[in-house]
Amino acid sequence: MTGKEQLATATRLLAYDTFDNRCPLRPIIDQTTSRWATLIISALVAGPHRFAQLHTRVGGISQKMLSQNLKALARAGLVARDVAPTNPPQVTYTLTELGVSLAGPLTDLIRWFGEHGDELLTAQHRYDNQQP
Amino acid sequence: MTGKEQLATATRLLAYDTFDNRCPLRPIIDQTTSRWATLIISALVAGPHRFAQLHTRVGGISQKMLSQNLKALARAGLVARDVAPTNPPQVTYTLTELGVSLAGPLTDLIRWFGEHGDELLTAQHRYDNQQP
DNA sequence: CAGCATCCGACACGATACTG
DNA sequence: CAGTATCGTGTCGGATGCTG
Repeated sequence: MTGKEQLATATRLLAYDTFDNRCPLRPIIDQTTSRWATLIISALVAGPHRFAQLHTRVGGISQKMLSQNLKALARAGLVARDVAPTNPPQVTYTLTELGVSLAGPLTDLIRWFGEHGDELLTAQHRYDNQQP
Repeated sequence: MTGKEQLATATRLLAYDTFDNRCPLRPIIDQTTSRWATLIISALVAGPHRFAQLHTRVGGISQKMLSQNLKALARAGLVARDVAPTNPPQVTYTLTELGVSLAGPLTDLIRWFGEHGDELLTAQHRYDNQQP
């Protein structure tokens, strides 16, 4: 075992410290919890989607952001991109097993926002009126 | 009951549709699940913190971002800002009841990333080597 | 249909300096 | 100690137009 490998093993045993700014997971977390990625993953929980389906389902997203986020999610191994060799080509996006396992905690979080939306909005309103 | 109020009630009964781009919760969700806010909330789960404590705890955050995020979290009613009238003044940040209830799903999500960090990183590595 | 390329404005963010 | 003010850069993200 080389010194490099030993270091890698030791680091892995320490698990990941998200509070450390050198944590390699941070870019992935940022991307995956970003505005659009959360919605895309939530949408895919219902089943496989085509590009256009996602575009209409996720309200307000641009093609650019959709394609960009799908690429990032595929890179992280959360979404599978399947191309059917038809004409015109049909591309289907599906959650991988890893993606499905992420969808659990993620939809729980989104559900929380739905359940406490009123409290959040009234709190904001109160705050804004309190400080003119 | 006016027509406006009826509409408001109906809308509320439908709950919030996060997929609708007019969903008023979106800005709050974006802010709260943002890079720094997630870490700040996670840090505050351990108990009240002073400004400087948070600054050292959340690695890599600048004073500006910390103050900005704390203000947004206070606005959403997730964090309480308490000032002790001493000299120099001591400011303490604490999760509100609402904040604590959010911390549950949120830390679950972060924990998921910690547990599946290896899979995410190897998936990225594979993806990058596959497409030169 | 499923995108990529390009331009461009708007913030997000960090670094630095300053205040009560 | 706990911020605010200012500046500069980088990236986010939308609009538009084009491809196979």
